[in-house]
Amino acid sequence: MFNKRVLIKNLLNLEPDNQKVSVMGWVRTFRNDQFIALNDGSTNKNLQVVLELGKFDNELLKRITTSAALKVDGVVIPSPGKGQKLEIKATSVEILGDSDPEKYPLQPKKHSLEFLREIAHLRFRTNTFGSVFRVRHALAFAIHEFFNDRGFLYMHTPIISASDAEGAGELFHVTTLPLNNVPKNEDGSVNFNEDFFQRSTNLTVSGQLEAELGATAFGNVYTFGPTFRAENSNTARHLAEFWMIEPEMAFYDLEDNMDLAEDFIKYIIKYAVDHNREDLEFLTQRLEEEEKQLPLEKRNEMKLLGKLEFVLQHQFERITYTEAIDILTESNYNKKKKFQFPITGWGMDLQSEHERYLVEKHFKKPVIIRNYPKEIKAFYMRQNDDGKTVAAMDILVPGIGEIVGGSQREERLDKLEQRMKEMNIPEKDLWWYLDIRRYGTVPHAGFGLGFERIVQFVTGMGNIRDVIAFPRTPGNAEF
RNA sequence: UCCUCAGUAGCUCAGCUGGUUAGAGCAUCUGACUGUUAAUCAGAGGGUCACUGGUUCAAGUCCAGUCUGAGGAGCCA
Repeated sequence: MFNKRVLIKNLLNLEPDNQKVSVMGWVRTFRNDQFIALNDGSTNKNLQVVLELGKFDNELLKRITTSAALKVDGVVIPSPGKGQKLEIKATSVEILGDSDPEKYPLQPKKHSLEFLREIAHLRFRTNTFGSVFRVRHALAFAIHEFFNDRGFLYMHTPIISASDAEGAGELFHVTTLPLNNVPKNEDGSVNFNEDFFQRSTNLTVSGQLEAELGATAFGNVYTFGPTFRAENSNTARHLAEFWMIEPEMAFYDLEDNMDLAEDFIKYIIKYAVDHNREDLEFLTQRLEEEEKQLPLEKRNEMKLLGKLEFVLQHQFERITYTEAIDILTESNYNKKKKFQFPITGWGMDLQSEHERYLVEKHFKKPVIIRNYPKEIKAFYMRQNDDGKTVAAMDILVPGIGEIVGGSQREERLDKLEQRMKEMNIPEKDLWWYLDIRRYGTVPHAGFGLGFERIVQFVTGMGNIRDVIAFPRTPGNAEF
């Protein structure tokens, strides 16, 4: 077998005892024609491979360049040097793939994240992105583990959808119609009868409505898949293609929903803290270095790992929308007119500066806001008895803002139909959604969590484009 | 989409009120050294100053437009 290699992560934990091993990886640095720092992506730590002087010919040594791929056979011995417990004394070195040093763009030094974004195909080979993507993987794994342990069914909702029922944003159209000669109806509109699906279709903006269908048969389901929004958003928190987790639970009210969401967030953070300590320590240090460039008042009071531990140890603050408005109205910030958008009172939508104030200045921890005015929320959210609010909840976290949006869903057919009429949502497109309310309707609830945002929160990366492998943003679909 | 700032070597940046041949560190190459840890030391090569147009005797520097990126805002997850 070709691949009998030992992972460097595992190898570094061995007690050195002249074990014969075979390792493969990419060269990070090569010093003094003797010392190769070899990395295989299993950890940020490099394996030191030592080549005895004079034992390897010059032509080979010249090909050991940064990022060349190597197969090394050797024995594990204690390292006489200071930086590491053990090293490999090489008996043979095989170049699997050369790397032209004149052209290879990465150096053993700090690169800007903007530059690395332009070479996203190579940035995994840096410590920062190595850590980020190992943490991303751990979080994804923990998500499935959390739901599986609780008896949730992983449901695959369609990527191509005919409904924009949620009105969650601008759509990417899916069509096979010839773009240079689109068939038209007599009134000038596009004739979708000639299109592949014989109707207008788009990439999904959410799997929620379909997940609700699953929940009313399986009880508890969740989705975890890609989602698409064609909004022209140019921010550090938005992507045109992102991954979303959407659990949907039958026999759940808003309270149950909030409990689950809080447990869920804590579970996956704890998983990463327990399983990716080394990566998180590296990212904590990285963030600290980066923040040294900032003025004092802009730095985070807590270091990354400290912040994660803090979130695990404390209950999320739970307040109603009405209480949030009161707190904002009474705040010194408001009295000194420091908000760019003034607090105009009950019924207003919260701006991100208001959410930040609540989370970062007032409570200084994650906050769940519930019972929003129905006018500023989606049609499917359950109307409360006061006639003014709906059973919605948003979870806000420091530094990111909204990370979860959820609600108890309206299970009463008459109330749902009435709300759809008020908001001009055509019933004929959603007959299947309404059917669920006709045949054994039950109280149910769910939420959506933007995966990249939780990865940002856990890794401390400031820009969402640095926590997804190949970001899709307006004007950018490279790779 | 709006506001603000930026774009100079492969990377990170300096370049003053416009003025001779545009600089540094790192990277790369050559040599020395050989238990190094982003090794060290010596030397060398490397530039359409984002692009287009304008002002001027003279533009990296000033003006206009375009493109790209960043920060903030809106929309949201």
